[in-house]
Amino acid sequence: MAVTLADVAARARVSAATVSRVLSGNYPVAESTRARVLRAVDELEYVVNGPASALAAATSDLVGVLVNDIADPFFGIIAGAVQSEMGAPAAGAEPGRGGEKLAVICNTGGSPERELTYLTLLQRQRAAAVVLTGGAVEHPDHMAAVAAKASRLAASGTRVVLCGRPPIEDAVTLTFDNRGGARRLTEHLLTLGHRRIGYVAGPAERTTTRDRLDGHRAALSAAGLGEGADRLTVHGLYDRSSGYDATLELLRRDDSLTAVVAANDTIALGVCAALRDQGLRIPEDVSVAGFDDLPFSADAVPALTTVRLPLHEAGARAGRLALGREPQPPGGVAMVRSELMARASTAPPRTGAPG
Amino acid sequence: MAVTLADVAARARVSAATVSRVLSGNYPVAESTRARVLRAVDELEYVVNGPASALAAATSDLVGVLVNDIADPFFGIIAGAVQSEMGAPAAGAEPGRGGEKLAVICNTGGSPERELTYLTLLQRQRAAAVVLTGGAVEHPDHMAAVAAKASRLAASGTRVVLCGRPPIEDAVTLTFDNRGGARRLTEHLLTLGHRRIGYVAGPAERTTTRDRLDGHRAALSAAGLGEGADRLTVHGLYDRSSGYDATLELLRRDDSLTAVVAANDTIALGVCAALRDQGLRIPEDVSVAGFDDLPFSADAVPALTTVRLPLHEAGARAGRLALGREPQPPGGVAMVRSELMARASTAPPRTGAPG
DNA sequence: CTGTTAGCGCTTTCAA
DNA sequence: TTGAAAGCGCTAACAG
Repeated sequence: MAVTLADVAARARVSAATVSRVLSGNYPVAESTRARVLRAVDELEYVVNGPASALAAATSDLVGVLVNDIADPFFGIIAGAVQSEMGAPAAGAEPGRGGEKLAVICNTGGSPERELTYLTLLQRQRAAAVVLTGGAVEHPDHMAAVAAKASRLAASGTRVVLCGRPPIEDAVTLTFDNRGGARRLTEHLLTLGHRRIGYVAGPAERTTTRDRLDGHRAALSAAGLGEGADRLTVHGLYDRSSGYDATLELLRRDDSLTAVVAANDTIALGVCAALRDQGLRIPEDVSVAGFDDLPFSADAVPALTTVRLPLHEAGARAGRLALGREPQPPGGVAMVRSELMARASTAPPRTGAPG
Repeated sequence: MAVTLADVAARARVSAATVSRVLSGNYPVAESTRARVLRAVDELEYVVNGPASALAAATSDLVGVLVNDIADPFFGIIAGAVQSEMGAPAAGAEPGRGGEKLAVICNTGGSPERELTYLTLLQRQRAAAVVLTGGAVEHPDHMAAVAAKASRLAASGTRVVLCGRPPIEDAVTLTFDNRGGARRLTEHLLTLGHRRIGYVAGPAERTTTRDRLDGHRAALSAAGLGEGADRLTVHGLYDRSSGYDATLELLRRDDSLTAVVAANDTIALGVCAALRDQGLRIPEDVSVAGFDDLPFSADAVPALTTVRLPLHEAGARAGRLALGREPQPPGGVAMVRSELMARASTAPPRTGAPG
């Protein structure tokens, strides 16, 4: 069928072992032999058989990247960054063989089952590393299952990296400063003078959702506004239409609120749309804020106040960690800082606002 | 090291072959034996060795999806749809083994070299299928190289599916109606009364860019406005800042234009931002239109007139084609229709507009 | 229905 | 510096 190592060996008049050594380049081979082999590889258009190679060497060049929703730029940016670290094997790479890793993005759709399924699939492939991105689902059973899988992966030599979720054993973790960012964001609103602030949260069982909500509540409590914050919190998905619906619900619960904080920028877009459809101006009537600072946020009208997370940097670092090209942070955990981006969608509330 | 088939066989007191048969489920096995094997698998937490299995069976469960830019929702949506077809192996899947394919998304960043590198990587893995999405680069050398790779992949049993680019031999193709959509879009503007229409195109060497521009030009020519269209066309990348810069350039070339058509929605966002920064209102002073109808487009302010491409459906179909679960279209090529979405960002030009 | 027997194509000691 | 040989873990005839 396909061209094999043996074919190349025969043509180059050397043993298969020699061809293997030339191709993997980790063993001295005479220059002349080397050239002969390389020519044979070229002429035969030989391409290594990955499975065979992985079997014999007991390692593979696959790196798995799990994301909750690949259609969401939040994950697209992180995943792209991880992949960009896998070495676009610049010039001079051996034909048919390079040190490249194949970063494969796996879309769990936020489903715990699929997350586990993909982990098993990657374990089956003896992946070199696995990067889990985004918030984790907090069901005890699921957390235990993921932790167990991670341990087994780590035990069999697969590096496990977490990016944007709480640490677990046997994994290097990059956490996001969701709590701190959310707190600073709400403090910004409080400083502007807002007192009735609605909050559109993500799915209740996600760590990202909880952390951001915690930060928001902490700011409120510190300002003595902890009471009844529940009433002005609505949960939904991390998408635009959830933001839209939640806003309508918030307005129903309290039509005198002067600001709405969304758990992410995509939700914030829906919030803005709903507010506008209700005839409310942003930020004159109601201020709006998001989280993540996705590319479109700066372009929204008005430009969206949000919290910037350096997603690309974080993803790239996760990629390097996955390849073992960067030393592990102390304790195996590092936090990615967030930064408040105050823009036009937030302003002081109407003076003399009711309530 | 890890648990192997032989370990399971020993524990279940059967031969390795039997275990293999139970796990792959494609061969009759006595129910009692089956149960015993499954229990052993469970107790040992056995997970198939993918490479070994792929080597022996000469097939793999990898499906590669190549995208130009995974941070762009256009590709995120398509890739997610492809992946969704790969069978989230519902309930009842064998532990440690399922019929699932692992759809892996590979981000080329639009680079021809990386595209080829990924194809080689996937060939090396003996991927079951490869899906190439989005516009292709039109350099003759590169096109030949991709065609050659595709033939080789097809020859070795890898199904090749194209989604959103022109057909090549040995591949099933889903083309997008870029030309027709673009033409209808510009006709819409002409019907509204616009005569001076700027066009912000994508990178010159991409098929998507060319097709959309062709459609635009065709509409112009049919209206007798073919002359000098070049002067009102600016090329850039498929991103927001290119749209911004290009708009400034267009305004410099002709500050009396009454409409700007962007090659995609993301560019259109930049166009809107630039126009606004120049103190121009949309659509009162200048109409704006995009292409793709990404989720955010309906939410833009004003809502963006654009051309809808059923990206999710197209990706899902590409996925089914890749799995051989859907019959090939006649001739191996099918066109995905596009639909004009006329919204608030386009309106008749100011009456008595200069020029 | 189940076991035996060969490999799949590559890597890697161990010798030479 | 190169070759020979022994598997890596699994699947797929082929018997029985």
